[in-house]
Amino acid sequence: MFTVKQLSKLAGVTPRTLHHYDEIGLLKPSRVGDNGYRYYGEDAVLCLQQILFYRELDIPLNDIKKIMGRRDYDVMGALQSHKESLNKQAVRINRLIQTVENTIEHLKGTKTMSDEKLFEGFSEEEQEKYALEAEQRYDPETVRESNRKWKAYSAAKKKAILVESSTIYKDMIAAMPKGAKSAEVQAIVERWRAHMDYFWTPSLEQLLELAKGYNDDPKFKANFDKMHPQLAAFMRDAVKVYVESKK
Amino acid sequence: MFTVKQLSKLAGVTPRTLHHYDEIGLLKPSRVGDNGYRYYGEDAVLCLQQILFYRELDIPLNDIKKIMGRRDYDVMGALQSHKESLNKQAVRINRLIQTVENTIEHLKGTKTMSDEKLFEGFSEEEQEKYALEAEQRYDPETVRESNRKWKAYSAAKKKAILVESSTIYKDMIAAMPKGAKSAEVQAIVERWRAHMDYFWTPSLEQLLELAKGYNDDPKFKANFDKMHPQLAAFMRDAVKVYVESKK
DNA sequence: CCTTGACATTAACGTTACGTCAGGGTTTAT
DNA sequence: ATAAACCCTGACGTAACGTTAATGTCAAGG
Repeated sequence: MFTVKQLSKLAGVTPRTLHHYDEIGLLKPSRVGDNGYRYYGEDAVLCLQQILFYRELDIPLNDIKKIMGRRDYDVMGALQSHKESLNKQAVRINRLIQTVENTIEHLKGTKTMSDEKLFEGFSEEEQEKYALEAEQRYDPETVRESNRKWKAYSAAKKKAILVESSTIYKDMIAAMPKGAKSAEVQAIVERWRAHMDYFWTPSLEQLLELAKGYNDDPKFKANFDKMHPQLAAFMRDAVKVYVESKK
Repeated sequence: MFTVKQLSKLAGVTPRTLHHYDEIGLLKPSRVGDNGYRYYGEDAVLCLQQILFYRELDIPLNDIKKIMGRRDYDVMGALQSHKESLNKQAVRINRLIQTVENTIEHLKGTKTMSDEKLFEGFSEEEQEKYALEAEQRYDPETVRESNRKWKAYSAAKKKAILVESSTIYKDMIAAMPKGAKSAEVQAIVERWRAHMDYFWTPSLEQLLELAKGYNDDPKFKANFDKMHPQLAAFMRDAVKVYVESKK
């Protein structure tokens, strides 16, 4: 039997947390003394550990109560939908990061890449040529669709998109030392994936194909090499890790 | 001049939000009529738009007030540090998604470990390294003895032993919902104890030490985590119950 | 002029998961 | 016996509004 303090140390929470869990009926003490003291037994310890596990997943206490309360509760379903919400959050946060970065870039203002440099590797004509080649390398319809989408953007929007992509690659280069499997790099891959939405929405397989293409297509490769000689290869590896972790 | 409703529609917020911003001094109406009505002018509209921009980045209203309050405030710095925090969140969420997915997989039970995966964490060389570390963690003579015994087995026998252990752990995972004190789990602990005989015959105290080691030794912990994120912790608890029931 | 409906106001509680006192008993050790 | 250390039960504070509730104001039509 443990007192609040003892159990709290054991589990790494504060006594207040235990009080709270008692209050909301999430974890009742095994026994309550005549003096009103709470006493917790082995089973309570295990139960608490379960609770803390779910809590770490950002599952609200109310849901945890449901999950652990009835034994016929659909735990799988709860986890599935929770995963959905986590995914949405991930996508959202990645967008936010992009926006913040764009804003920072914008504030820097003076130090912005000149338009020429930015468009250097992506002039309209070159874009056309790329497109033709890409049609043979990838699915023609997809490429055409992607091109249509790109052309529909305003000049300002185009620039913003290019700035965004350059930011992503810059961050990727900075994160390369962490390794392709690192959480940082994987987070950047997420951003990259979200960024692709400006052109089209690739499946996981296509995402990998695309990253491979960065290495195999000499034109693309050249543009990546300008930024960092290992970037293209690193991207391919990082995306591979990403894709495998998702399926 | 706009009234609350007009401005709220214009900006896509509720009147309550404007009330709130007035309350906390984030956005005061340009003028207040004798009837107490709030009236907002052009400048207020622009200001609100700025506020909503920052708000979308998940920046707390209090910080927004600071950012917009003094014109000498370090906006860049604020954005930079905010980006850091967003990055941390992104990393964290990705970890959570991983954990949830692992948990779902294990609940499905579909995760039939292939032989490779089974041996993955227990190749001959790695075994050696574990042994060295274990010697410092546990009793050296015991570890050496256990190693001798292991090496004496034929390859087929080794594989059979590993399969058996994986069966035990799989059963254990399946029985986790029953609780560490349940008869099912305690029966599995018995099987686990018997299984240990292939290596050595631990005393009750040593059995407990071993189970604890599964949690404290990062190498071991990693292998258990592969099977189920809570398995190591659960084993420790279950063995504790077992040992206490025996003495 | 009066009614009606749309709009305005302030006040105050609800939400989440506890942190942080405050005031007052209990246990343990000296 | 007395102090340290621990226990308890309130109860307010947090962030950013949502949501009634009770009530006052304005413009338009009968």
